[in-house]
Amino acid sequence: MGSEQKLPTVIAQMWGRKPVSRRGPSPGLTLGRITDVAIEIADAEGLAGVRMSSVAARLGVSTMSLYGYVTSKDDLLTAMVDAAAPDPPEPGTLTWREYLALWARANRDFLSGHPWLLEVSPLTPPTGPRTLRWLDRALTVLAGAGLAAAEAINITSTLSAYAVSAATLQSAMSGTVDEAGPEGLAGYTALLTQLVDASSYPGLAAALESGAFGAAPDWVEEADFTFGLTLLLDGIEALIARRKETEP
Amino acid sequence: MGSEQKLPTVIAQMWGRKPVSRRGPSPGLTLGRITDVAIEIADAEGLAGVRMSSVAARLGVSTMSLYGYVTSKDDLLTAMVDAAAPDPPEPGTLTWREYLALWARANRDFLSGHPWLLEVSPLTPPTGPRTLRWLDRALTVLAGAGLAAAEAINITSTLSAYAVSAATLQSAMSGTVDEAGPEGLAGYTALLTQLVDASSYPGLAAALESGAFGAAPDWVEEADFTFGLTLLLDGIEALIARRKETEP
DNA sequence: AAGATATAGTGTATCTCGTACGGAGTTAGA
DNA sequence: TCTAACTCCGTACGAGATACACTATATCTT
Repeated sequence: MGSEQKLPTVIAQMWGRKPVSRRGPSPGLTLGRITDVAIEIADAEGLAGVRMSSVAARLGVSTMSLYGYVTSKDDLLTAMVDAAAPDPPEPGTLTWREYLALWARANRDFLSGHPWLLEVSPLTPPTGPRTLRWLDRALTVLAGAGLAAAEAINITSTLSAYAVSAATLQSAMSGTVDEAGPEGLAGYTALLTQLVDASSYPGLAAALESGAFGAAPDWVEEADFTFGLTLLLDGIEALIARRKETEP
Repeated sequence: MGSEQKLPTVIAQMWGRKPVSRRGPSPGLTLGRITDVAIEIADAEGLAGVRMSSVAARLGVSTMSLYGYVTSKDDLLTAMVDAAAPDPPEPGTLTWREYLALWARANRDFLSGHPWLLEVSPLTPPTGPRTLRWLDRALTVLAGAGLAAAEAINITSTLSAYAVSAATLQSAMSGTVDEAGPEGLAGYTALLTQLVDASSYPGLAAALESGAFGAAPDWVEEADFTFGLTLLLDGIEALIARRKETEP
């Protein structure tokens, strides 16, 4: 078949497809070690802390030696995203609905645990072994529920978008009080209160007045997440019912 | 009530709240002119083309004079995002469902029209007059349908995430054949075919085999969008029905 | 063994950008 | 007229990514 395309370098590396050569000194590092360290830095200092130099320093090598493992910093980021993804939950004996709920929640949770992921194009199609496993699990479960592959793909990406949206909100609203103040939910509410007048923004003004933007402790956020998720799953359930009807 | 917080500079500027002073020469530029030019550049060359120097050059001023209007490049980006948003569709006599469908589609369309928006934290809460108008319209319509403000907010952010997700997919999949090839849907499919084996990724392998990733002309993408949107709207409809039931 | 050759790691040099700083010209109010 | 507030600009600095050339090393070939 010979349809072997040359894989982009990072991708080959993420999948452990290095053209293992025997000549010369053996590599002192692994892409895995590099991404691990980079992830540690990103978790601790944010994405801005991840510099080729800082990563190299923590590994005890020179900056330039990293370029033996990645072709650019972008490559490193791509590899980090995949490496940061945990294993997806196991379907076990769960129903499709239970599993997808679990999947979406776990998805959001690991995004929340690594907020910098949200800054690295969080919605682009997955290409690494770990992120693809997430996709695979969801597709498998949905196929088992009787949906066509195209439908399953669509649903998965919608759920994933929902998880990203929730994680982003969460991260934006829990804003650490860094600089000039108006970060976080309280600051946001104050901001809107100042800017929004009822004649131009009737809907917003009403929402502000009703306190819907009010302080949201963790459990409320959790309730919000469940609320939207239920909406989505209801829609999916309706679709599955329709499909079952058509061809039982 | 004197609770006047000092607004962050960009935000004040976006809302036209400059402490108009009379001394000195009058400004030769406007934040609006600056963002317009910056948006032109971003549309033409991508976000990377937007440099303080390139923007200034196109305006015929020195790089540093921009700092009289924005306090940093980040500020400029924030202002660009708001300026790039068109007016949201008018509710007119549409039902809530028709309107939200229109809203989501229009949302996705303007993101697709300015792909660089997807690189600038597309899911953070809106702070500009234009993006807030989008939020306002959706809230108004949902309130009219009988939902509580908190519910409406949640729904809006989910719909918005869906639009972002669709735009991102579209932009990733229509990948201009730039560099080393494997961009776009065809490339992505080829990539997966090479990487995915049926034992580790059964769901993906099946989807690939069924051709669900196959070439998707525009109309198919449109159908996909409608498909997922229907899912969401169905969920919302069920919720509204429940609410109506409870307190008619 | 003795090359020959491919590879890993490093130091230095660039290049691109954002932005701090200080100065010069400008206009309205005192 | 003097001065304060302000706009705009030129220059300088510094951060950070990466190209390049070089050295050291380990394996393969003869």
